[in-house]
Amino acid sequence: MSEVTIKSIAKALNLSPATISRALNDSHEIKQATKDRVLAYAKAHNYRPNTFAKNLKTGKTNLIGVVIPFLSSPFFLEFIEELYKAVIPLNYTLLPFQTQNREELEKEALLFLRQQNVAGIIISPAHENSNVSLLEDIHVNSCPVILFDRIQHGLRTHKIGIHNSMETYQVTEDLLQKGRKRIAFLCGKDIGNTKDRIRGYKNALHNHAVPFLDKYIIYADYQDPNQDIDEELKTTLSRLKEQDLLPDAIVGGTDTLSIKILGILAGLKLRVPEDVAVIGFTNTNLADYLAPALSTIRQPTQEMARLALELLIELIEKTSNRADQNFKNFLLAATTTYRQSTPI
Amino acid sequence: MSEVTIKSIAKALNLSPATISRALNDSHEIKQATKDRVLAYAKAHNYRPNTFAKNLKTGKTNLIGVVIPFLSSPFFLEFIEELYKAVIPLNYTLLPFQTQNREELEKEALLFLRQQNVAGIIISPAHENSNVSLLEDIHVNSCPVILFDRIQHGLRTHKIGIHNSMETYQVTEDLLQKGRKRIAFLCGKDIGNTKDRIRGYKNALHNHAVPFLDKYIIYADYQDPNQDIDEELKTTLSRLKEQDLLPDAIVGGTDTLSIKILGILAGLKLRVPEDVAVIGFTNTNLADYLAPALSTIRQPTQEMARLALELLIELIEKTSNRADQNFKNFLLAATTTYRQSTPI
DNA sequence: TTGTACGCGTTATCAC
DNA sequence: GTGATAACGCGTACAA
Repeated sequence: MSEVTIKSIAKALNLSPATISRALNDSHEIKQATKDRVLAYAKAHNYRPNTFAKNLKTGKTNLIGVVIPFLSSPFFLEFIEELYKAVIPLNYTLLPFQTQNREELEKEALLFLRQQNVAGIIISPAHENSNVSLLEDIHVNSCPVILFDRIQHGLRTHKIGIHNSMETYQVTEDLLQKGRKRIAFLCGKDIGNTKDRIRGYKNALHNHAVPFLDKYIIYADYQDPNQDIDEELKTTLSRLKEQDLLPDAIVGGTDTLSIKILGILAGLKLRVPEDVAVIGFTNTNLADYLAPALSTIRQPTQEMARLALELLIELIEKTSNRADQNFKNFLLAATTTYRQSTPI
Repeated sequence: MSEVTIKSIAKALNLSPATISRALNDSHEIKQATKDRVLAYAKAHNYRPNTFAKNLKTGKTNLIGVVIPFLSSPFFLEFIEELYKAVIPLNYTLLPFQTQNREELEKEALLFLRQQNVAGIIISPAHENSNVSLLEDIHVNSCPVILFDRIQHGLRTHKIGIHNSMETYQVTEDLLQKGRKRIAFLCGKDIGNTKDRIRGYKNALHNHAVPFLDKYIIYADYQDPNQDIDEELKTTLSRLKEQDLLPDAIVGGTDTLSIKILGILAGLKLRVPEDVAVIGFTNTNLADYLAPALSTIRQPTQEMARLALELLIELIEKTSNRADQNFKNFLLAATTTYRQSTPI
């Protein structure tokens, strides 16, 4: 890579490599004149420090690993974008990885990150108990790890998420108060967050004396590329209609599904919100451009990203033992916005 | 980072470090028995080679830098996702960076990537002549660079894109043949591709003897966060309407705008496609879920990503001089899909 | 088939 | 203030 090194500068300037190194690092024990000479030469000859040598010597990097399930989910994309912004002034560099919700891919990513000697890791794990011991090992022995979003996970560290059950409780209750009684919940396959979200939904029904129907929990495996979710959802809804059980409201439990459902309802000639009200978790900026404009529950990605980074850096700088420390759960508030897809 | 090193293994097994190194690298000059011993010990003690020492020694990495304007644009997101998939079996690792279309950020990213000693770089530059000399320097002296998407750029290397003018010519002609005469073109601020896209649009008008109107090139700076594009576009369209110049068709020149325009037209109570037909460049999977379903021109991201990677790796493995070599332009075919937003 | 010795570029610990 | 020198962990020419 670089041709001009500390050594070559030393030779050229008739100084020792040690002096060059110190000058370049602005050490106080080098006199200004020498510093100037060195810096000038370095700049003129386009000196670029060798990261590998430096890391080899110091054992430190300013890399931050980010491990998420998907980039294609609006929430994670937004989160990453916020991280990118927040990281610049702090002079850290991001190494983002996707797991596709697969523990194996997650493991590879984590091993790679450890090998890159990253300063810290921010992760939304593939599932509740994926790579727990590896993460534990990394967190205790290599570098601090922060959890976000999917915080139902065994690792003992700071966790940043939202109060899922509370959010779904709230929107379900709102729908009930608008007179909707047949509220369905649409969700992906058992991720930790889903459970909590369903719990809030059920509690709201319960507290309003509306019977819970198994059929109204609609699962769709939107990760399986072989599965045609659109068709599947269409069939499910058609069948419910035949049984005279068509929901009059749907709560979307995940980013992807929340967006899709509108198109699917349109395909079934169902009017939103007249026939079916729709609201869903999603962080898409497109909510306003959908027809009808989609009511959404948005996670505070910016806050989450900044907090994650802040906590991580605190742990990075603190050298104390991470095995036994007081870690906290941070549950931030989501923002529910009612648009045309729900009755106002 | 790692505690167990080649040295420590050597000591433990009463062998020399060199033997360990060779055994770990499966050298043919080490007998199987020794290899087995070493590998077994390494595995048992969870040996992890130090990337930095290795890189320092070999001067090589298997990192591939990817530099794009935005992650939040469906096209680039799709492209990156394809790269992620394609890169796994090849045992390379991606380092993605965003430039926000800003040359300065692009420069930082490039400098960082060079410092990381990446094996190669795939880039869609911030603009036509951004960092040309730096890229040239990197390409010639450090590692191969491949251009994609925004291929109107001075760097002499392989370039992968689509035939922009041809694609817009085609859709404009299609609209004309459906009887639309007042076709507007919606675009971001002067990126290379935009020029070509406008050219195709103009040529189609010309060949069909439809006069070109300056007013029908509608610019919107969707990158400027301070600007409310929605309001801006609304005003522009309203004004055209007042002048009795409301377009009867709009061609969207960029991902972001193509999606937004539907919501804006709805806000103006204009019917799509009856009043205004809409078609646009965009790689979003949501086209079908918009109302009406959006007609789109999709770039072949998968093909582009795979080709970019293939060409890059070819250059990486070929050690020949990259200053004077035969580089090619690859213009792949986009896929136009007509949906409800255009008359069929 | 294995060992010795050296160097990659940097920083840190001494000495002067 | 500055200079030797060693060391980080690894790969490899050369020797044995």
